[in-house]
Amino acid sequence: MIRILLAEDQGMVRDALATLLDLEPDLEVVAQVSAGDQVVPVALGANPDIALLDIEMPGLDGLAAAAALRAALPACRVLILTTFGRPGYLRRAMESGASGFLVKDGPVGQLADAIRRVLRGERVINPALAAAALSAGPNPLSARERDVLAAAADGSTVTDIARQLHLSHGTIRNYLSSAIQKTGARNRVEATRTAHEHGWL
Amino acid sequence: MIRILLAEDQGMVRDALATLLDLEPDLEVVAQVSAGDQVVPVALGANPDIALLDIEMPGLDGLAAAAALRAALPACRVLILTTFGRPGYLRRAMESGASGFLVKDGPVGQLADAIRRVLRGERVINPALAAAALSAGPNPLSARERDVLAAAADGSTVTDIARQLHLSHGTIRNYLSSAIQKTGARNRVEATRTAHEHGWL
DNA sequence: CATGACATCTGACAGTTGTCACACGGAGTC
DNA sequence: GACTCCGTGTGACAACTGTCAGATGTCATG
Repeated sequence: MIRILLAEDQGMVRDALATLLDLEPDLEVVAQVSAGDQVVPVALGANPDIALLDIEMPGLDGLAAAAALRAALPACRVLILTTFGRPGYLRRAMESGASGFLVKDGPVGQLADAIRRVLRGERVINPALAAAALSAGPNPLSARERDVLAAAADGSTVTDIARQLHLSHGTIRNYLSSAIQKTGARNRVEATRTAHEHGWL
Repeated sequence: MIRILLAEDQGMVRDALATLLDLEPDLEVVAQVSAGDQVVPVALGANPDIALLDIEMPGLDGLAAAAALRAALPACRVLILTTFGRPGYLRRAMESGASGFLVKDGPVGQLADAIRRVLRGERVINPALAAAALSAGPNPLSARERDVLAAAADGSTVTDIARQLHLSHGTIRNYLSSAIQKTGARNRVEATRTAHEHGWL
């Protein structure tokens, strides 16, 4: 019996996936959580063989939760399940120690299949996505540029961001400027968009 | 037998919901689509009793698809199914002739229940959401302000938007300015955010 | 130890954005 | 008919933004 922890914030989707996985004779959903920061505490109690983690979750995102889970429970495999097949997501997932990366696109059977393959020790990755992630190259943004761009995403002004990160006004403008150029954008809004699309944030 | 059309862009979610609904003895998913603009053509062939429409879909969004479906097939009820319980969405859903509005939050049983109730002629709406929609008041943005704000959302400059909408530079700035003030924001990015959060776009 | 990448800062310049006052015509309302 | 709201436009001003050249310091790598 494969013991599964399922982390997904949309209740109806979580419920539906759990029900269908439970219908499989060799699979058993032993825990369900709706936020990233519940993953580790619940996993410590339920001791699953594999954790299915959505990336877009409140609290901690699925990638950060994956890293925390690998540290806390190394025996538990991680399968990332996401709406968006962004190359940067895949890269970060692998760096966080995930064993598989599945886009919520195909049929449900694909999911059960991926779980079994991961438990046999295989790595499950969409080949097209892997190629895209490799050909896209690494994240061009420096750590600070990411911070600043992320802080700018909600419409904050330069002065807001400067206060928030304890940096000078001019420094923020410089980071934004270089982030804009590295993303090939014309302004911070476009830069934020393309960075998100590539999974660089 | 209740005949259902299911429109949802995430393949795995669509597949899971369809499978679970088909397990109910009185429900039957007769058609599945993954984009808003397929709803009407497929419905004309499948002749469903009710259409379950996700809002966030490529092509035509679920709300626009609902209006089109009501016009093309008045006998078919519409149940809107969405991730986001935004007051403006609910308002627009009702204006588009939907019979119900369900947030993808509760268990799957809620969905089957809602379908049966809609088919009995009831209107299914989350009471808390309905209260929020009523107390929030109507959309404060004029049609043109919405157009301009939507065009600005992707990082377009004033000049871009002016070309795109065939308006003068100054007019765009005026609309943006009033949209910013009506939303209580400090710039177009914040304005876009709050407008989205309220479902005004 | 020289080189380069990164983090941090300043000051200056040009361009964009947000605001305001004002104008005109059309549609709807009291 | 006066009033108001909407759509459209202009011109001006202040604030914000994006770019550039330069400066300093740290750290890793060859």
